Amino acid sequence: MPDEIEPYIPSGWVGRAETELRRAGYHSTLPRSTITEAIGSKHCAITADELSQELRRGGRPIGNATIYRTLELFEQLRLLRRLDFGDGVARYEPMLPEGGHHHHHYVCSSCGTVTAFEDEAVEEAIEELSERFGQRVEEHELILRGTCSSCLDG
Amino acid sequence: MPDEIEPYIPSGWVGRAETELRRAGYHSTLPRSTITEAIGSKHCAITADELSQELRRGGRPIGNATIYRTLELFEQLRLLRRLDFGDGVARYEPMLPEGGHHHHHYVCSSCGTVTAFEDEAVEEAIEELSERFGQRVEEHELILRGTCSSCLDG
DNA sequence: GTCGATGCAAAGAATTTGCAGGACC
DNA sequence: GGTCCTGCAAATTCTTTGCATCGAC
Repeated sequence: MPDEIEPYIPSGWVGRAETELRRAGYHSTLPRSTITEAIGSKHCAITADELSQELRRGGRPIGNATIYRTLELFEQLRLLRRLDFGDGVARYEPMLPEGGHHHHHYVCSSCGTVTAFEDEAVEEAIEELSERFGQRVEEHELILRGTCSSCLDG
Repeated sequence: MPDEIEPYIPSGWVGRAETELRRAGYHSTLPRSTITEAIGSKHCAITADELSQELRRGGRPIGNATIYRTLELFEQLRLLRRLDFGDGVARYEPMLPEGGHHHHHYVCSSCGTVTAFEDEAVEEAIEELSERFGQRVEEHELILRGTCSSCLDG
């Protein structure tokens, strides 16, 4: 059985985001730091709306436009990875530096719950394929779908 | 190098769709047949909008609501697979019966072009993972991303 | 002080839904 | 003929944009 992971806590990610932001010539502002912290404390891919609500609950609401703009900026800076599981909402999760551990997602077709996992064998196969591949491959994502255990039991 | 495929022409898919539709107790109507034919003659994943335009060009326009409803119905009947490459539009492609050949997609991060490919080694690795996996896995999708050759040259 | 960043509200795009009329079995 | 299906148009949902104001450097 593959390693079902309590997805990595990207220790250092928050700091790296701050640094990278400045290095790229952008301002380090309160909204951006707030968003960075909120994402850094999360364990799974988060949507713009979840982020917005969490910030509001935490007493530091941030305009939606800013949230979307920040998420997009961070994606461009390769600090966040954007994921789309086909339910019409974009999700974002911290991106680890080149060579860092990679994980993928299992999505329950019934309840929509997303679980992260990692698996060496598949990772190697994809890595190898990427080298054989005729065009330049920079990233890959794998999604497994099925009915999760709790939906089967329930 | 993996088999970059001129994605399968699902011969028989159109007929199967018709049959399956009836078997499941739905009416076989003109709009549904028209859509089925249009999809069956396509070689790659198609969006609702592309489908709509193609039908209009072909002189048999169909209301958007019907297109969306049909695509959703066909997905439920497992005649179509819905794909989402993260650009905010859903794509659909014919789904082959259980055990049929499987393919995946390479998406150019620059121009958005989608190429289909298949690869035995990766397929086996994923298949094997699915069995080891702690929860029931019914489907999987792999997306490779990178800058395609023409974007690199251009 | 300048220029980039924020937030509101309005615009946009993709998809869904309500409903009256039309098509299939 | 009854019921399912269609198509229009309006509604929803997620995301982007315009613009006046505010904050970081």
